Amino acid sequence: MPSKPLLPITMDAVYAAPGYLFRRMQQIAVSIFMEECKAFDLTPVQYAALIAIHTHPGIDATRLSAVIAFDRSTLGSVIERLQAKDYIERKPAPEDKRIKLLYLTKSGAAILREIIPVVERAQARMLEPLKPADRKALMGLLVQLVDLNNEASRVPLRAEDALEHLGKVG
Amino acid sequence: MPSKPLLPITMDAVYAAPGYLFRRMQQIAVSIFMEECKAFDLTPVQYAALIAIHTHPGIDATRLSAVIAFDRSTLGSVIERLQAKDYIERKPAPEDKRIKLLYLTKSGAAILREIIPVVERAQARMLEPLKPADRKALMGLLVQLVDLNNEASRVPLRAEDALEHLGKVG
DNA sequence: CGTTGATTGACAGCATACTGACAATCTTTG
DNA sequence: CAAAGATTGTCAGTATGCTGTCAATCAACG
Repeated sequence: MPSKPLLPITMDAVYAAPGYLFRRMQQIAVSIFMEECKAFDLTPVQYAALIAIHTHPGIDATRLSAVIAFDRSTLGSVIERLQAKDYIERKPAPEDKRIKLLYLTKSGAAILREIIPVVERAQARMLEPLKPADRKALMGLLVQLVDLNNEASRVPLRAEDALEHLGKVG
Repeated sequence: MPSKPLLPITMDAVYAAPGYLFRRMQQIAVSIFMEECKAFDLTPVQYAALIAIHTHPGIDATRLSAVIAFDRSTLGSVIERLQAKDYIERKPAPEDKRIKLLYLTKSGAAILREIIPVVERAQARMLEPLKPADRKALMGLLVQLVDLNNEASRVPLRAEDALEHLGKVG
């Protein structure tokens, strides 16, 4: 007969825990992204930052962090790397000496044009093992959950902030 | 009239992309875990490692990495930190001088006993915004997707490996 | 038995993530 | 206008996560 366990926990409980599954899925997603994009020397985070700078030219680092919900400290080094690769450039803001405005370079726009279809393929691959209806269901639930948990994260998404550099709209 | 966009991409496309949602959800999950467990000085990864060492006493680092699907290199420092906190101890394997066997200390078992219910609460909080039926649906789909994508990750889960230190069963 | 190949733990290096702190700068207020 | 408060970018410190390499050791094979 099996002895009474000292602690009421099994690995199966870990494998079924939301936190564990989210971590695992994130690792898988990054792995697939990097594999598809290995010709490009761009990480998922750098890709998201490039897109956001493209759709919001002249945005500053703090607002960028709110728009893609990435940590402000981390974003500093991400920006540095993108600048080192000549995909973006930073210009001082004339009316505020603290701020540096971010712009896509020609090189950055070119790499984006090339990589976008590749990323689409990577995104599709992540969900490929599921039936189409299940893919939709999963994405729907995830969008809901991420949105409803927005304030629980250290860096909540603030998509509206993206427009502030074009003139106050609040 | 709006001009034709240079690149066919919007932030909304990013916000709806699987990879972005998985990253976001992972960040939220870690944030909730750390908030609930702030009295304990244990990270999600360290928690998972402790559980695995508890359920597989005498496991070695390489097998541990397969059992929780964490990177072998990263796990080295995780183990070091757990050892520094006196939650685990390492003993050389008599029959293989390369291997160091991992065991929970009394201290480690005690902290686990205390933190398990707190972690359960954290896990529940992650899904709380969803209706109960939706929570089940999401977890079901995620379990499927993670399992079907197992080989796509750099460190696939190999739960069976956990038993090898007790004698070959393959 | 000796060479080859595989395994283990360790390390270096890069890239997120987060915490907390800081100087420079801007805004608000008295 | 001057003082107080908020914002911006940056940095130090800690903790994953991955790639690649390495020496020590073990296993397999001739």
